Amino acid sequence: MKQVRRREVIRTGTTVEQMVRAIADMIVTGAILPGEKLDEITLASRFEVSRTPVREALRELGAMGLVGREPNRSAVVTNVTGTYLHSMFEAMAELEGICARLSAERMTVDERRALELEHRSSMRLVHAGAEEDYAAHNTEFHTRLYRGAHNDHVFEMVTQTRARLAPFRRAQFRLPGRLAKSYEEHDQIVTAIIRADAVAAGQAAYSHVAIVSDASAVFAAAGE
Amino acid sequence: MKQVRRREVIRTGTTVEQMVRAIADMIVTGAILPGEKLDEITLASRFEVSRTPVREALRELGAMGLVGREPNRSAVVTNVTGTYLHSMFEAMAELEGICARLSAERMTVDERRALELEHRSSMRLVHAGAEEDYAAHNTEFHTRLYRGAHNDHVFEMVTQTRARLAPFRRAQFRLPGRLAKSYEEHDQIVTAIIRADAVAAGQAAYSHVAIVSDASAVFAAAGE
DNA sequence: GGAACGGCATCTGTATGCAGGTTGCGAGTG
DNA sequence: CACTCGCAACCTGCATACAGATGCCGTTCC
Repeated sequence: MKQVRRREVIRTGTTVEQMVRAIADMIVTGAILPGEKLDEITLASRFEVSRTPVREALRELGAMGLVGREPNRSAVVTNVTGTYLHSMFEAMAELEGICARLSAERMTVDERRALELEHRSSMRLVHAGAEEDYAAHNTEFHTRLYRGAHNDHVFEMVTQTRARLAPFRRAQFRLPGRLAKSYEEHDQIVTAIIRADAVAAGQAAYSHVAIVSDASAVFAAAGE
Repeated sequence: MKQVRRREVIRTGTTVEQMVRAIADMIVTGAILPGEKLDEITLASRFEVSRTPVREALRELGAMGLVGREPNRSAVVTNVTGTYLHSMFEAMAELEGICARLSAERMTVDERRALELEHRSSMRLVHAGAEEDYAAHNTEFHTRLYRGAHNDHVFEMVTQTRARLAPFRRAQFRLPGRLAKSYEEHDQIVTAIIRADAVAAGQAAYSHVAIVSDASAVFAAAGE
């Protein structure tokens, strides 16, 4: 019974959580198109599990808003393109602004120092043009902002939103000159936070993400 | 097999959606206390269904953040007290501020008119001291704000946060003079939005919710 | 007497079978 | 030729059975 066709089988392990992430990725990356039906049996055979865990995964995806569900109908991929995607980028900018503003007010001395260190250490990555490494630094940098706000619920929202946007931001640092520009914008945020200038920090963070969103929107619309 | 004890049986009908709502209600009304375990078999017998739909309901509740789930452990009601509760109120104020600000910029003429009408029509409820009706109006008023922002993701976040805070705000309008004060604050928000004054609208909405949060925090700490 | 190990009870995770509903195709009729 | 009605295949929703994991408790050894 393990000798089913090995062609389309997706070997991610068999937990429901992994299936949720795998299907979510397929949706946001466009591997499954909006409006497409997600047949339970087909998914079950693809993941080499029975229908029961597939059903639970689909229900969770429904709660996340990635698929639509109606009684006695197949789950269908919701349309995450266009306006909703745009709304997520805009929301992301707002959330980043909040985090930066609150960080400017609330970060401990140690947190400010750590943020500055993290930031300064990334300069050599810019010069080296190390896109992959800079992306990792970038994640770390923003996570510090989210934590610095000292608000668990905001942290949850911003983390979740960021995760859902991840696939759309993936190739962003490939754009020429983006690394240096990103560093420059980070610098403004850090400076404002060190000065405890909440308004400036919020505005700088908002602009930073808003700019990224434009670039990514273009990228997303262009192809993928 | 239908002759199980008829004592604690909850006769809500058997769809998963109804179970989700029923369990969610029990959690937010305090019928089930935070930290309490939700045993699948017990729930199944209570609702007179098998474990399968119960599992799906629990997974959905987990996605909503109402229950915590770990592998091979019972689902437990999340504890939403203390610092996390405070962070949710603060986040709520921020989100309301965003919605009001964006509403001031983006609401159509019809939306502004409808908001104003809704608001003005509530004055008689204030005079009558009709707490229940005013609460319904209040929900409608805020929902209009959320929609007026014209940002689906923000709408989702604010709606979800509001839902999770609902039980802690329930008795809020019982406080003496709160109705009139609420109306007054709504008035400031509406006026700013009509004038398309984004900054003023945002600040008014933020303050409105922040004040409510204080009152409710006292209430939540006092008893329930 | 206390701590650690092992067995047992219990609960979760998954598979599968069955019933009800929905859809789409085809035959029959106007 | 088109429209309608009916049937059949398929798919979802739920129940039940089974396997694996966890935690508790008693026993045993130090």
